[in-house]
Amino acid sequence: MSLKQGGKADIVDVARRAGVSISTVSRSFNHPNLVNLATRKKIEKSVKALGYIRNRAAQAMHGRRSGTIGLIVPTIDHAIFAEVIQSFSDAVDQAGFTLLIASHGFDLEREYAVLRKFLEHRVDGVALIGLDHCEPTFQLLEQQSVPVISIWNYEEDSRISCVGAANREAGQMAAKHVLDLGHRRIALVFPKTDGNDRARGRLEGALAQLRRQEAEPPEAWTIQAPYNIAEAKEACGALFDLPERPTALLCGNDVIAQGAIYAAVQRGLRVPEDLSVLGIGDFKGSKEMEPALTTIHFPAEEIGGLAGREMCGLIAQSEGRKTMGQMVRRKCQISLAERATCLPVSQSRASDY
Amino acid sequence: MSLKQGGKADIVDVARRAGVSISTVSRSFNHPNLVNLATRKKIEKSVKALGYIRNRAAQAMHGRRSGTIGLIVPTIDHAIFAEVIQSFSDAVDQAGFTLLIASHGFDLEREYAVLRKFLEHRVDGVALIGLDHCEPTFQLLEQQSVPVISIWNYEEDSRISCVGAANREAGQMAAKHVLDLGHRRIALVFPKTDGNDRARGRLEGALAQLRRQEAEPPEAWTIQAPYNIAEAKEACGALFDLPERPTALLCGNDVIAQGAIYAAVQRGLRVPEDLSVLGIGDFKGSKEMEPALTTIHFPAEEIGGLAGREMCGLIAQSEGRKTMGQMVRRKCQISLAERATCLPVSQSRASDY
DNA sequence: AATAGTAATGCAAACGTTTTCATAAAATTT
DNA sequence: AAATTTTATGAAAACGTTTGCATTACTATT
Repeated sequence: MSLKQGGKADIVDVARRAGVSISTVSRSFNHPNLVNLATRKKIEKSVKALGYIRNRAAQAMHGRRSGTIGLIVPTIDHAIFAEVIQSFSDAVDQAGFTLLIASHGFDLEREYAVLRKFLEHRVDGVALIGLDHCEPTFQLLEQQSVPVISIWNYEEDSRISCVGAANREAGQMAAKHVLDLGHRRIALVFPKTDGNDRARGRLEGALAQLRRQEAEPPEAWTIQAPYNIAEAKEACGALFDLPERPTALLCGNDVIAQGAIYAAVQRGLRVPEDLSVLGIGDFKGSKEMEPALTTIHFPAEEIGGLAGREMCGLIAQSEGRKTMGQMVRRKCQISLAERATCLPVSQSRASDY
Repeated sequence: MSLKQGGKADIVDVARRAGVSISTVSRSFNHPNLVNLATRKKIEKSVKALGYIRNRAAQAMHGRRSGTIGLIVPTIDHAIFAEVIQSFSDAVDQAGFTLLIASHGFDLEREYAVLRKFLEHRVDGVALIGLDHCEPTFQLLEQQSVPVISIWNYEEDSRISCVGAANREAGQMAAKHVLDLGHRRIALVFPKTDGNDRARGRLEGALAQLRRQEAEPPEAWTIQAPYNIAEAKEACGALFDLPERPTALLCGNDVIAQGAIYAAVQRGLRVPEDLSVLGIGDFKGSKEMEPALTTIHFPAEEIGGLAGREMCGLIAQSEGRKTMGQMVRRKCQISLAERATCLPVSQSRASDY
């Protein structure tokens, strides 16, 4: 074992041991076809013997790509982001990129700070969640003209490239479904909407639809819940304890819906007989719940994977030329997943009221 | 706006514009106290005007740390890992590090490949999940003498530093609980155990305890389920359809437990009256379920955070000196979270058998 | 056999920083 | 007022690669 101590062998050591110049070693990695097979073998042997590992930091200095992509999410620890992160990661991995991840906890100032940090590392591209970002973030992105993509929300006039679904439509679709089932006493439970265009779009879409059919909920029936089962359960519990109870509950996402159902069960309310519950998102496991959750299906995996691939495309495109690459916008289809937590108001016990 | 086109300003541009040498500029970033306040102001102005962003790749070349930590997980998209990733990320973020993440899909060969990739990026440290890794992985780690930490499983004679809980104990604790409740007809549903020391430890611990009290389950009652609600539900469903049914179900983790409960509900079995179900892990949301899941509590957040801090410590320690840093081992306490899904066998309907 | 290509390699100049050493100017001590 | 210390700066040599250009040794063409 003539492994260098500390594993700090560099290309010079490899070259010396193989009896060739460093240019040849470098070439044998980057353009193997330009170097003689026999030489390549020698180099390979030398690499093995020394335990040499290439230094991408040094490569990156030559204007070459760093081979990294930065992904900034509000939080990693939520079913929905975890799924999207996973598929995004798989996609960029496949293209040979390494993923840098950071979360900002729904704080757009921190998002900016993280972006800066990523740029210091010379990421080849940046992916963000949603289209709500602060002005400095947009400016930095433009100024550095780094390939960027927004995941999860689709807007036809987005300021940056995006891959996602139309959250407004989702809200509307959800509202329409419960309205179609005959419900008029409908409550809304949504996450905070500032700095969160996904939630805001959904809420606005739902509200617009309800208004159109004159079923806008009273103030007390429009409540806010964090993205978190425990608190959602509590918030919904409080709602159920009100003297007047809705016949249907529209939830901003499936986690809230799950919390709502638990809160209902806790109070002896039956879903869907006493209360119809509709989620948005179709998280992993929503289909398996008992009763299975009726929800608006978002193709999370598809969105993440597509975003990853588009990201790589954007990077390839920006290769060499400093011209700001093309803008790309991809809309992924959502759909109603009718399952077991919604019932026509006529069939529900609540119609006795 | 005299921003350089393409945002490609470098330290030389900054120096020129500020009318100082590059050494001074560099110093004003790294040792601000060594440079005159007025000069610093000038530089700062120049930086702003040019939109300059430091290049860490170039810094890293000077033997300085890259400021990155690599985290390799089996998968991002599981409640438990998401939680641990989040808290680990927060911890290292706080210390100024940037996180590289990759998943290997429970394939230890891929884990090795990812590790190599990370080392090419000159991460300052590496974190892995669990203590099961392939030999080349261990060798590479040793040879490169890069600070490394294993998360999630604790073993007093681990080959690398670790922060986690004793999974064997967890299994034992779980088994003991159902045995204490008087159950003897106990079934086991666990994930695949190869390359997964967490699951293996739990299973072995449970089995050992059952054997000790002569309640080892028959072959048909020891089933395997992937870490995935849908399939867990299906696998457990098949178990319930067997002619002989257990009175208690020991699940390898909370997701499987949840799947099991859904499968039970689907068949009209009541939990815990007809069947006691015990999980392991205490995932987010397990407490809120109806009925609330009895499980073995793992302090995921604590483990992730502690691991992150220890990782930073290991890195600080390895600073400069090439001597392999100290090994660190931290054991986090687990505990039984008695909730609503287990009943003494005497009170269960199944005791009619 | 002379010439033109082609294949394989090496030399040296980049790349964007940090840091050591040297130096000049200013502040302090004698 | 000279000598010493301190403070602030710059020049230049690293760091570990890649790559354009030059060189040499073959191979194919006439």
